[in-house]
Amino acid sequence: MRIRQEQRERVIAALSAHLLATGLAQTSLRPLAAAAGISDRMLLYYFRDKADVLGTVIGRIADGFAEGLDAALPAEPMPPERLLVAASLLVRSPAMQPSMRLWLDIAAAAARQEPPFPAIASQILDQFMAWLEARMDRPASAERRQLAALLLAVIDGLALFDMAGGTAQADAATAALARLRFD
Amino acid sequence: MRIRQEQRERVIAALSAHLLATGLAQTSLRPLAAAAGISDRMLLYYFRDKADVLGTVIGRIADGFAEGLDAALPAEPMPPERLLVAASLLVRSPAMQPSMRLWLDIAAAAARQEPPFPAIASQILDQFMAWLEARMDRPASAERRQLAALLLAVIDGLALFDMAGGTAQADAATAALARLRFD
DNA sequence: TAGCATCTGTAGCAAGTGCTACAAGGGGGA
DNA sequence: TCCCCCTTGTAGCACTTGCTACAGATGCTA
Repeated sequence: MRIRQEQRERVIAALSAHLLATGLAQTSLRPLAAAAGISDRMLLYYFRDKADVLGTVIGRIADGFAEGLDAALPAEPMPPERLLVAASLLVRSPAMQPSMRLWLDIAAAAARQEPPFPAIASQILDQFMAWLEARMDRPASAERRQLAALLLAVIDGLALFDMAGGTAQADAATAALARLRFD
Repeated sequence: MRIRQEQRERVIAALSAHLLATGLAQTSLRPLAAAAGISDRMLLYYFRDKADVLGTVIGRIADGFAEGLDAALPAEPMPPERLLVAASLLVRSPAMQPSMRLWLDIAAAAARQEPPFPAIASQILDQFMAWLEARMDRPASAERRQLAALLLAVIDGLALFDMAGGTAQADAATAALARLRFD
């Protein structure tokens, strides 16, 4: 039983890196197993089925993503205008590209109700919202939640541009952020 | 030669409806052919290959989408704040949900460089940008382009929320739009 | 050392994938 | 009437998909 758990952990780590690098496109069992350095037979020994593999690995990635966000920007309250600029810069940075691309894939999979993605998607949305709210110089309130949601919409829109080949649009939108005010 | 063209048109119409209803998830040839009421053999008689099928059909959908947008909101110049509210309302309306869901799928497919989606995605982005710019009470300029890009980012972010199960976030963000100013 | 549970490789299944070879129907022109 | 070519169905190929049966290896316990 111990070997099994250790191998499982190793596989999760290897597959996290692999999914971040390649996205959710080619996730058949055999390539996944190859990326983890084992046979597909063993992959289904460590995990119940394919959904279990993806759910576990992506859940782990989401946790790491949240930690990465926390570490990247100090949890100091700031006005929403500044927070939006800082978050956009962060999210569009090359280091974050793989995560955001995976997030887009997950959102698309959630949209088509494909288990286990709807649950994962709303978990990620909640984490992101909490991260934004914790950095806004407003008291906890419906108003703050609404502002956080709007900021997140902008951020996700920018990410979508970058992913879908609209780098020019993403740059343009980023430039327009300077003109933005909340009152 | 005439029958072939007529059938091709009929198939395009049928598949447009089918893709809008079901998204890009299950697009193997046999289900597509069944949705069009023909055999997979004939589908590949009317079209060169699978990419040709999807490219043609989605191109047609994109044209219809652009026309739908034009018809839904008169081309009158208005301040960006008002345009954003109007466009969000429009894009989140039930009638537009299938189109926006398909757009998310296309963006995700473009992100993984899967032909023919990158080309289609940037075509749709351009159409959307032009639609926004034409309705903004600013002279054609870099500033107007940047504002349009920002508006589009918000709109796409809202759509992503709705698709990914974040209806609550989408509602919250929509509420926050009232607080938004550009200067 | 024997017995047993845990682990892992080989091989394969049934279903589905994109695509194609082949031949037969059918309608128009000579 | 014959021929030709556009159109269509049948059948199938080679491959990938998720998953499993089976048997053998391995190591821990008694």
